[in-house]
Amino acid sequence: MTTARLPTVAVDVVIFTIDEDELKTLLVQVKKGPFAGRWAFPGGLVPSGESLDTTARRELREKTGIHDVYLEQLYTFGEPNRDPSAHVVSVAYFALVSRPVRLPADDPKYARVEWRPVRKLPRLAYGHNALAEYALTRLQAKIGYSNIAYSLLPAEFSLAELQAVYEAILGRRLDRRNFRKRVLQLGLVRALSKQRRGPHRPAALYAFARRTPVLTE
Amino acid sequence: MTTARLPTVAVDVVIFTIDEDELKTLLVQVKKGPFAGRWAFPGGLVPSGESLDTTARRELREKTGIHDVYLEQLYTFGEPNRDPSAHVVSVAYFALVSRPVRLPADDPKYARVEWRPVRKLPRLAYGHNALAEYALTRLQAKIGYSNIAYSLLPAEFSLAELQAVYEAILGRRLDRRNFRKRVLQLGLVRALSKQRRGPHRPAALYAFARRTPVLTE
DNA sequence: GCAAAAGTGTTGAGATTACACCCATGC
DNA sequence: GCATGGGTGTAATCTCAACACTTTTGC
Repeated sequence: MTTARLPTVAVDVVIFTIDEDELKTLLVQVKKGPFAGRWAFPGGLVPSGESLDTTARRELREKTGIHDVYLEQLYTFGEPNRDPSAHVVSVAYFALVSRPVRLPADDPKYARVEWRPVRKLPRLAYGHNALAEYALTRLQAKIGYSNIAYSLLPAEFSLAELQAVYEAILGRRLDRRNFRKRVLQLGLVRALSKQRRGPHRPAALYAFARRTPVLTE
Repeated sequence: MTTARLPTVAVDVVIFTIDEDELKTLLVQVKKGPFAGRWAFPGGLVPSGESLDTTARRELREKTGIHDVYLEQLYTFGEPNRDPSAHVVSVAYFALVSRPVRLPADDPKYARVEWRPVRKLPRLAYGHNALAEYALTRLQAKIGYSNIAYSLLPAEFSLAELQAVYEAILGRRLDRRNFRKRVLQLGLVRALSKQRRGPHRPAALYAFARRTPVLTE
């Protein structure tokens, strides 16, 4: 690790999913360098000629195997001391994946890879705790005026499941009647003429009206 | 200009001011390279060891001589083809200055420097038109839920002057009574016991309650 | 006294919140 | 038949937008 004449550019991705009604993020355990043993969000250097979004998607594919996810740029952190070994300018992204995918058994780059509740993170490497806060705040705001929750759910779902996603993200309970009124009135979802059968009264199934990002107000 | 093995990092700053009730931005005319003769927003490379905010403030000081401004990071553009001569990752900022400062007669780096209405920009170098749109959208949203307009006004001002700033940014007229009610009720400004005398009825003067960034809701 | 900008409240519509009971199913 | 989650409407409150006349000054 030598100090370059100019900063290098990296992309770091906060990957969210909902697992057991809890909002979790994917952490990797750093193998080498001054932060060896500490956890962080996955990331990697941006090679010349590759766009930032492409690097982020590649990182995501390598870590989770998933390609079709929601991805949004968050903020760029450029303080020179976050990584003591070099000045790395880190472009942060957040991503939403619909389920906690099976993780590759051994990644050559990281000691371990785990899904961890975003509200109980340890002290992270590279000042990534600030990044986690930033990502959560943005996500909480954005589900309020967009349809991006579609990327956290399968094609068909009950309104109770949709509400559980919102509650996991916001960290508080919502009123069921107001919630249903809202998402239907906004045209966020459309009813399928299907039901899910379970141990209790069957739930009507719904699908998102659009599975591409749309702002709703 | 050689193609580096890794992208370099630059900061570009959209500097806004209000001049003659119009929202303007500072443009520089590029002297060299493939975009010679075209206009762009001022910017510069980030040296190793300097934070992005510091680079942005330095750029601002060099171009306008002003230090005490509002500065906020906007977005990072990383498409490799924006500058055909090298892959430059550009971290965009926007800044607000209270008046169109006198510009240095000759900058070694730029052919000319001018304040231009943000809604009548020419085709800019480095894909900067997208940046202008992005900055304006953010600014319009942000004056709605923060006090950052303080940085576009002197210490004392009339409510009509404050309203003119909001109208210049939003590009539409506002209702005077609703506007006054709003800013007073939010505690955004406080009345001074002073008046400005002019050709007509004197206007009561106000000051911002706080001259540091605060979100109002 | 007249031209020009400053100052001032009320009303209606729409949006948001709070809240409680019946329904359909599996066991 | 009972336990469990699914499904539904209304009333009160708050927020936001629309709107017109009087006041104060310089000339």
